[in-house]
Amino acid sequence: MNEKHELPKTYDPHATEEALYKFWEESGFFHAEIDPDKKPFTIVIPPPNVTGQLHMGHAFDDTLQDILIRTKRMQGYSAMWMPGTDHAGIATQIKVEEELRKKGETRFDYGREAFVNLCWDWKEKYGSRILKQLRKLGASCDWDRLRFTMDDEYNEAVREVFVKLYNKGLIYKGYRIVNWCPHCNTAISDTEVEYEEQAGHLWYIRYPIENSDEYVIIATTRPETMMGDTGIAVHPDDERYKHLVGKNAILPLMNRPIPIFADSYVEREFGTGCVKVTPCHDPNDFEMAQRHDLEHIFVIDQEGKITKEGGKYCGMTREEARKAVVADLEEQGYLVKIEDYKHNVGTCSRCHSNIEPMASDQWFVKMAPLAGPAMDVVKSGDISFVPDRFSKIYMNWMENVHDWCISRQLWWGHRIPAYYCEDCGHMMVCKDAPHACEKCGSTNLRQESDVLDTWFSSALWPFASMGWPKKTPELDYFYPTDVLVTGYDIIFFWVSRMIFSAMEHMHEKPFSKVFIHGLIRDNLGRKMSKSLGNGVDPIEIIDKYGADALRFTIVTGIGPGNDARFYNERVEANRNFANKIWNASRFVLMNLTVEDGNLPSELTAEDKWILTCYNELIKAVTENIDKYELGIAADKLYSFIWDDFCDWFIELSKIRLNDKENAKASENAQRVLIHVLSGTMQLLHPFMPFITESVWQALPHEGPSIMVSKWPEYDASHVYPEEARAMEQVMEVIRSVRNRRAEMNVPPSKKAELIITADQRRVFENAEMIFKKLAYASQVTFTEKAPQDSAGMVSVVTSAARVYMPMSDLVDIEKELSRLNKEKENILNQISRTENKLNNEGFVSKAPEAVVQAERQKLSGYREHLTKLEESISNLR
RNA sequence: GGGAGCAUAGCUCAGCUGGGAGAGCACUUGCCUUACAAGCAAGGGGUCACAGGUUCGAGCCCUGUUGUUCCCACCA
Repeated sequence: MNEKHELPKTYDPHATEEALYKFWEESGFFHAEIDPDKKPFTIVIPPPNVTGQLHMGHAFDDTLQDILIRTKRMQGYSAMWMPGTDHAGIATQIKVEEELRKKGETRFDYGREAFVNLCWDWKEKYGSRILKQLRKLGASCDWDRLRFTMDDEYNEAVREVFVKLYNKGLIYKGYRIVNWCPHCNTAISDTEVEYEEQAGHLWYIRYPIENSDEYVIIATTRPETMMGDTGIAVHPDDERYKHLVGKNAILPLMNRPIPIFADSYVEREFGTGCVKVTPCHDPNDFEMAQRHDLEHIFVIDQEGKITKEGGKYCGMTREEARKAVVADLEEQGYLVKIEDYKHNVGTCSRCHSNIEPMASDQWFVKMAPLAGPAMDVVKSGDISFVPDRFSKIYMNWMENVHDWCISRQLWWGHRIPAYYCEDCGHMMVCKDAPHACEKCGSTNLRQESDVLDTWFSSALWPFASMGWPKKTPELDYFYPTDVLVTGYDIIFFWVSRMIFSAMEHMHEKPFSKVFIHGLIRDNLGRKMSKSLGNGVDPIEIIDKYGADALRFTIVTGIGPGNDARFYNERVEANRNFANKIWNASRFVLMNLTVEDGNLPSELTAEDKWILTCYNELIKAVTENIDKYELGIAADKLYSFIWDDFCDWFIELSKIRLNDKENAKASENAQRVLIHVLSGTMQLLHPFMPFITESVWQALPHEGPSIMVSKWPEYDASHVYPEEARAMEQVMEVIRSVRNRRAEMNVPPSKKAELIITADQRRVFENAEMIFKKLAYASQVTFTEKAPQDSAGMVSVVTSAARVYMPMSDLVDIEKELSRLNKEKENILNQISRTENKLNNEGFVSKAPEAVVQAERQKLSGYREHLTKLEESISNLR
């Protein structure tokens, strides 16, 4: 601590951040114990993909969580932030498969078991990368409790839930149209489909009527599916086609008869009012096929290629087949016309291939019975969203929710615990693999090959991560969790599923608050994405500016739930803020002779002023954080530290610190400096954990670390409204003097005498030294009345005082007069505005007393100001 | 087709339960005033999209309009 006087002039985050984190972690400060004497406060992290890297979205999300958890920890809660990673089925499997592809191999070269082992290897190799990155950010996770969604215990929870839901009839296996991704080669759920508008065509195709010269024309966007057509639908009331219902049409190219039937699903106005029906490759057609018992013909396979049912087109991709079919239709005279047509096409949220709707056997969660309780718990306010508008979005989705397709044709993930008897075909669903078929006794069993949707397991995260289905002390103490923090894009994927899962299995909400934030975009407002290459790597930002600067940037200047653009300039500004703090503390340390920051009994006007501001800050910041207004809290800290503490209080304190005659005064000033700076560092700590710890450690302190220090409390005994107001008046005079000098381009080095006339003379007399230091006064004189010869003086008028500066060489009386008159005009305007208000009976009778009172005070202030101005003007003449 | 958000200084955005608009960057002027030039001091710049309404009082609440972004939705 002896070398503190040689602290570098600029703050260098790299010199400290890593060591501080290590110190925290090794000291066990991140770990939350089950402590009956404390109240728990719990957050579970949205588990990042195990093979992922930290991106801005994580940095945003996790910074918010860390701010909340650090605050609560300091407020005396047993604050537990559960960390973990998600196995991320498709994402991880794709990465491992990509590795194999580089070697010219596929997962089939390895077989299921060996491939899954490769995934585990991958997880071991890269799984800790993102956790290290979280540490760089300063995340105070309880690492002792790290979980993974494919831990043994977690797997058990997943199987438990599956079997339970199956036995209740809430999970079923069914033959349905699902969203099939031909690239990822698996079914995906509705939430994983992203619709995008694509420019396509409407092809009008002539379908001849069997044994007739008649024909119908259908319009389709997907001619390549027509080989799978097994019917034509018209509206039952459509007079144009009524006579054709019951007859057959001949499917062009395939020369196969298909029935024409009536179904009210058909919109008469669209296209020709005739719809070709392809049951296997369109959800609506599938429904109609059910109703009318149509044949199912698969013409597109799992990789998006035409099957042998597609005749000569067999083996072509969807795109190739479309061209070929259209060409043939045209050649054979079936193509009537082509129209340009824009429509929404579903794409895979992971790989952005066009989704192929496909009928297949899949597993589903029946949603209707689960949605009810999940809506009730939000409707009742038991769970609330911040900001509130997201609860509408949630409710809207939940009201219209469809059954959830949970089976995935992957190898990496939780394998569905269903077992088929190879001999009798019987299916058993049970937590542990059965030895024999319960029906025929055969031991020739085969487990379902599909795995579960990743979100099926992460839906259990709040309780499965705490050991459920076992009754653990953790569940007992930390569950339900307090707040879930995530982006609005994850509400459907995860938040909604956690809510209904918890209601079903725990009979209790998973969390009380859902704190929703927006997305971080690039500086042009675009979403950060790999394909655009516009992503900003938070680790690079941390390396360049420090984690504190990044965190502060992320949390300020962002409206609740709104997206935000990321600018390096903003990080730079906050890096400068860190530097400001660094230098302020350097200043305090340079002058340090006392050993503690206990407030002295003797306080000066400026002490009382800063203590008043400081206590109001404590109150405001605490309340803002409580209400999740983190950006507002951060703004207040910023302006208190920079504007109040640095620009004013430190400058003011120099008077006493430099007073060689009065050691006591210097010590008192130091104590106030330490007290306020140290407490401010505590308030700022959740936002900027590293630099606040550095500063706090360097100052006199008690306890091992700021992060486990006690959160400052509002101290009414150190709030001095009167004295604070008096100080503001002094400051107003100083600002006005500086203003006048600046207008006249007087450099600070040129001192001038100040002659001050004020009603509250004592306030200003006490501030003599302050005027000398901050208003560049060579000498300060107090008078009852304006000086006789003030004509050649520069005058400055505030509501509380008149100040004269004898700087006759600089004064142009005419200019001075016109300036004062302009000021007078301003004041007169203010006065009449305020008077009007106060003369308005409605205002006086209906506005709150405090507001009226404030207005009255304003008016008397203006009037005093006016009197002084008028005196100055008459003195000039 | 349904729903939501946004429109405030040159740029990017704050503005909590209605009580005469703020920040960062940019700009102008003057300062190396021994904590900090990543700084200090002073300053310029806004019909808070538009039109109504409620209210003593509206950037904030209500209605409508325009522009814009996003989400949801099975018209081939």
